Amino acid sequence: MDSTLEEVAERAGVSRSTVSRVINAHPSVREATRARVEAAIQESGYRPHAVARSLATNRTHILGMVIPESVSRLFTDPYFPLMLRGATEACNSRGYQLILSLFTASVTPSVMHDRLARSGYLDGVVAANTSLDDGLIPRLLEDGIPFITVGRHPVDSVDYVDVDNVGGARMAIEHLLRLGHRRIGTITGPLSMTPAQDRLDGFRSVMVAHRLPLSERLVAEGDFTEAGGRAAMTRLLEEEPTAVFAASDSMAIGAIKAIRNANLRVPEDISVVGFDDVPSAVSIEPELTTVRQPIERLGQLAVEILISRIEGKGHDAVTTQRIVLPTELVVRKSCAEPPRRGGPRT
Amino acid sequence: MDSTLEEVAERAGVSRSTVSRVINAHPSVREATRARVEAAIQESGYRPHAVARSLATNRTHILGMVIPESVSRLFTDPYFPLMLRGATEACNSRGYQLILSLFTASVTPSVMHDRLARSGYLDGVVAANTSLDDGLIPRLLEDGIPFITVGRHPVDSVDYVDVDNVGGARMAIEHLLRLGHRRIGTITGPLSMTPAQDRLDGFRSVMVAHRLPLSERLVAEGDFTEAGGRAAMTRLLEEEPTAVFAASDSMAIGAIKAIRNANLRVPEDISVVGFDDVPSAVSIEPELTTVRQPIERLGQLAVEILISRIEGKGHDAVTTQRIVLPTELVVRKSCAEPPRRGGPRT
DNA sequence: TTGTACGCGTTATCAT
DNA sequence: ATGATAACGCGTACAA
Repeated sequence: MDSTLEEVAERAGVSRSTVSRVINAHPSVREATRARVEAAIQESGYRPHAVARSLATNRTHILGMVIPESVSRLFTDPYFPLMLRGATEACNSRGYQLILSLFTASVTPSVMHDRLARSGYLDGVVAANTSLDDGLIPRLLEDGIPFITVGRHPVDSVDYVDVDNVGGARMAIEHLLRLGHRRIGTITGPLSMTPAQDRLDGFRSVMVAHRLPLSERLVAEGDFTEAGGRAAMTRLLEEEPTAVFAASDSMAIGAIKAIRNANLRVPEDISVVGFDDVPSAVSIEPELTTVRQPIERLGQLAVEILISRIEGKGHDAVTTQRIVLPTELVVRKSCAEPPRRGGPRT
Repeated sequence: MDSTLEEVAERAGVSRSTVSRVINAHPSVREATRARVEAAIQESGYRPHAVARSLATNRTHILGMVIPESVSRLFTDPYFPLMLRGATEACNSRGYQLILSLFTASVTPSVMHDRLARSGYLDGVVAANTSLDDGLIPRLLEDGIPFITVGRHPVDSVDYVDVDNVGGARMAIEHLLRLGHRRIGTITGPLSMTPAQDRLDGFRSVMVAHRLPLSERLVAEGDFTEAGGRAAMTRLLEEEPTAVFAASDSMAIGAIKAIRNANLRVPEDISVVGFDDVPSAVSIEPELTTVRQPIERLGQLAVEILISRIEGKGHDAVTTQRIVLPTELVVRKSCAEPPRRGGPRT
């Protein structure tokens, strides 16, 4: 079972080199010998030893997916599972494996980093939803290991895949404007993350374009979680907005709960729009109007681009790769016209 | 930067072996030499090459976490993220890495399996929530690779970690009996999975002990998902149970929706109890009474036991390791006394 | 305590 | 088309 090239070679009456060629589909090997070798491989149940092969080729076919601990959203929200599925799907179909690397409490980021990037075990890494301030990207840059981020990163040479956060936020706000809202609040994600920044920018740009009030008091920073959304909405309620744009569905759901908790109704008193379109968006009451982003596709594309960079096909190896996927407004039941001015709020 | 043992040795004026000893904390090396070598290591920025080391030691310090595709629950339910967090946490603190292996459409299980277990890249694997019929365990057994399952497996020699599913289900049903329910239905998980079987067994054993009706019509098989729970509950409604035990919180939430859809109330008309105690159990209305299981701990223990088997400390290497963690009933608001017989159901 | 020499299983270069 | 042989970077008996 644990046979080696050497044994197979002996059994087939050829040299190691020839067996190696057969395995790697090298063209120059006579048909007859190939058949003999393949038979020997079958008989001995030979499997190439991946580690030995890696040592010789300097390639492991293993990618790292690193997710900073700060993203507690991971454990309440289908966002990461979906992205992971896309990523593993792409890995599977291209013969790669994925090492999952969550930064947890028991180990410092720099130790983690040494274990990963500098261990020689990773052909490349996809950095998911990093913060600008966690220092991960500079370290990866320094190592010279191929990597890509999910969510844009401002440094010039960094590959990324992202969705059109600005455009998505704009669609959401324009939808609210069309319904007649003027006093609109927003719950942002952590502003150290570019998607949160971009969604806020989209919000602001539309408000400014329509010469609408843009008080900072109508902006509340959340953390992408339901609890964070709830807390942020509670603060926002003092400003009496007629509509709120939350930068994630989880936060939108939290916001709805805060609104209900204040004895107000969605959408009659306050309209809510989310971002993501996770499955639970349709299982809440009322079903959530939201901006859909192709999460699974994001993970898939990230590893595909990363692999193409690693394998250096064509100019992929030199040009910075940046892809921005479109978002889409999904209108459901959580938005309505604003209540009549001064009307009853029961 | 990419220095080798050889270069460090030269710089320190010793042999490769000595440097190797310093790195691996071998006791027999003179303090003076050790210092010199360590200095040389610093200067050269040397990092051991993990792949080369693996080839020499036949250990990669990489574990595989395999999750069969059938578990669609993965993408709607915090169960897997939590287990993954426990597993990675344990890996991190013991210097291991985790390869995530989802069986996806693009590749057959046997190809996946070859890539994994037989590639030589994995020191061991944790098989999460496999079905009895997916053939994974027999293959692992055959390979002789160390592994452990999450959720008990009937084969004698298989290590596993599990929770007390039978006891948890019993607590749930006894709680309902105490409230006065007699006509109790249950929504099971896929019966090819042992946790689903065990929860059903717990249900049945209590019903039998109390000489209560045990019609098969009061048992509906679900798939652990919300949609599945909803569909199962819709079927169950024809039997007019006054209470339902769902084998997962997701299914319980689906059941509540089906009940509402039939213009009935929870808990006034029908009581519902779930299993898991995921975060969303408290964010639904009414808050869910459920059986709590320590999901994160499960993942953590699984890799700890697996590692202890791999490293073969003491008798861990020969004795089958089986751990069953306790479950706990968490009473919230989704259960009440049954409606009065023949009373109004509005 | 330290060094020598060999092995781990492949790939790759260079002859033949 | 095939076969020696040298890397790949490290661990480890064994010898000194």
